[in-house]
Amino acid sequence: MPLEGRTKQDVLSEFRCAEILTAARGVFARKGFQAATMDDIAGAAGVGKGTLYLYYRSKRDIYLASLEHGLRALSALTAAEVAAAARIEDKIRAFVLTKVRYFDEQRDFYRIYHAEFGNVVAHPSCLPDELMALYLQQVQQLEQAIQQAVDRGEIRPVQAGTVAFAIFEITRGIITQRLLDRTGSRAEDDGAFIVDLIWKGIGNR
Amino acid sequence: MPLEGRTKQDVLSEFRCAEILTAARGVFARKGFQAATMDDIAGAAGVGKGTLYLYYRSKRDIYLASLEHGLRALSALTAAEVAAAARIEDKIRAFVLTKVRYFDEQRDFYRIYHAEFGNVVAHPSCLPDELMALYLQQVQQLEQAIQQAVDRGEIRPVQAGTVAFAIFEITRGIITQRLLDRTGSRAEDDGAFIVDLIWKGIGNR
DNA sequence: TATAGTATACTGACTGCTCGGTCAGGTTAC
DNA sequence: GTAACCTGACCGAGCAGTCAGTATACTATA
Repeated sequence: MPLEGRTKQDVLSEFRCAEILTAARGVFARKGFQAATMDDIAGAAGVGKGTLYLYYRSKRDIYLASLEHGLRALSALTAAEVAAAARIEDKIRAFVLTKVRYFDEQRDFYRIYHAEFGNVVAHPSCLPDELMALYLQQVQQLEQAIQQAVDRGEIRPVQAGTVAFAIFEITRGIITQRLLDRTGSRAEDDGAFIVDLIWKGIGNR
Repeated sequence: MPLEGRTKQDVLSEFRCAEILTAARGVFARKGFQAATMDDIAGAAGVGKGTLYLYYRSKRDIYLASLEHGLRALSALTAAEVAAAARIEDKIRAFVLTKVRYFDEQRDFYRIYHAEFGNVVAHPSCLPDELMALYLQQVQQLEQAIQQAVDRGEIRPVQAGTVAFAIFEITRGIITQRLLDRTGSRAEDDGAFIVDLIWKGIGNR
């Protein structure tokens, strides 16, 4: 049956794609985009170098695919958690904790994510607009929530953008510290610290 | 007179070194370490490629030299300003404002600094211990000052390390935003925002 | 002051190597 | 038998670093 045969191939193909992507993520995390070679990735994936080009057009393609994969998952997760929280304080807590927890699980991805977006300023690295938008969306959602809270008088009249940015940055700092740290504090504690700090800074009382 | 001749050469040599370093800083800032080529640097400095190797041993050498140059200046300036402030609130303000102002002036350096140290986690880039220590020293000094303030009861009993790190990170965030931003807010205002936020979070009242 | 001699500074064509991407040919599954 | 899948030797571009040769500055001597 042609349809069934087609599907079988598709499944196999998707499996290979994912296999390569996982291997690539590890290599990119360890070495960075430049230093990672296609031979490295092929070796890690357990396939020949030529095979990579059956599934992806270029090294950059694989890199972007692994970046996008993680970013979409993170973005969707964060958006859902934030939306589910009612009060602004809980939204902030959800934002911070979701991110801290996600990166706790996805350390390879964090290294790629951080290397790429930590450097947006440094050398604006011609990312597809779509990815860049996905990245910026994270702060924007938070900003909107904060602005809303200001409008409703739930918190002091702060610059929503700046506060959102500050939360975003401290969160990254905490995650970075967790990756470096061997003591292994709990994600909840680190998250609580930020929320506490920010809340004292912007809360109404 | 041999001594006079020697000195003359030294001066000339130092001048060339500085000339190359300035050119290299611009190129590294624009393209990043990997993408910058020795031909680029030679072109920017207005000398032949071979000349670069009369003053520096390798591309990496030039890169490290430009990094160290800026980092030493920043570190010395910050340490002096923080030491000059008496109360912890003023120390924090000095820390933040000195950095914001410094990077406002040294945007090329910021791009190199940020690309390198923003990624310490990403791929621990075999920097000389000396440079790494100089970088970490910045947070440590602040941490000590905060710990002291806690011990004296000037502020709430917070985790000095975590707070220092948070201040460090938000400061970087603000600087990043300033570089991206076209509206040109005043360094003082951006600095005041952070200090205000942090102070509400850790202050005694 | 002119000239020859020498040391120092500089240059850019060249070399060797790395690595992204290709493709002719092999392998596997049915 | 054949179609889909896979491979890795190979190609060519790009670039760090070299070095034989040139230019410049300085010194010694007449």
